[in-house]
Amino acid sequence: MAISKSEEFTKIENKISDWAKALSHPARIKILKILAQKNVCMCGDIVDLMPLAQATVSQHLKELKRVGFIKGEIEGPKICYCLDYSTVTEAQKKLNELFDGIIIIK
Amino acid sequence: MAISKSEEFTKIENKISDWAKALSHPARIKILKILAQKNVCMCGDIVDLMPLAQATVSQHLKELKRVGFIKGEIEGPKICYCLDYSTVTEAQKKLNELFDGIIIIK
DNA sequence: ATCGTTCATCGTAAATATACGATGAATATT
DNA sequence: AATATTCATCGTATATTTACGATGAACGAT
Repeated sequence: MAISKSEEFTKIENKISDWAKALSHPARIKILKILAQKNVCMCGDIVDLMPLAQATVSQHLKELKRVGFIKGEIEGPKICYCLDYSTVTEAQKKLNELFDGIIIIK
Repeated sequence: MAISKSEEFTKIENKISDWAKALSHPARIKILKILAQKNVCMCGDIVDLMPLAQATVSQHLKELKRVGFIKGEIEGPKICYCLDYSTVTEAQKKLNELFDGIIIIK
């Protein structure tokens, strides 16, 4: 947000911070858990489980899609959202590498 | 940011998203790496390694301190910043629990 | 006491995030 | 073709983030 000097940082620093940004709202954490644990994938079903309006949930889904945590498959007038495990796994791995680099050394 | 309905979500959802928010800027990722890997702790030294003005770095340090990732110990006119390993470790653990819950199930 | 160093905070400008109602686009059904 | 359903996007209001220069507070040294 706002005049960010992202060119001044490394690719991995930008990538990790971008993933973290996608996780930086409790609604998006909750959406990821819903998609993983409930047998649910449609936007409307997610809205029913969330304390937010449909438009707001849609915005959060867009942000999760932007970083690749979820994919949306069109099924007629519906869209079935599902987790993209490869991206989620990659994010976990890189975040752990960051944490390990921070914690182990010294 | 902005009219966030944080009461509507669980404590852990808010906590994880708060940690993620602290990691959601490449400058803060870089600061954490600097504190871990370089023999550096003073704000001025960090500023010298960053492509940002002193005031901006100070703001990022404040955000990292807010969530407990770093502590600041006063040494005369200087302040020695250091990582708070217990908080960083806790964040890593909870983030991994989130990821594992998302990835393993299903 | 004065001066220099170090860092936080103030003030400000511009961009982004959050939230919602309203509307629009796409498709399935009748 | 008309209708209903589903979801995205528009428009809008407000809050937060990011960035910087300027200033202030705190301390050590002279």
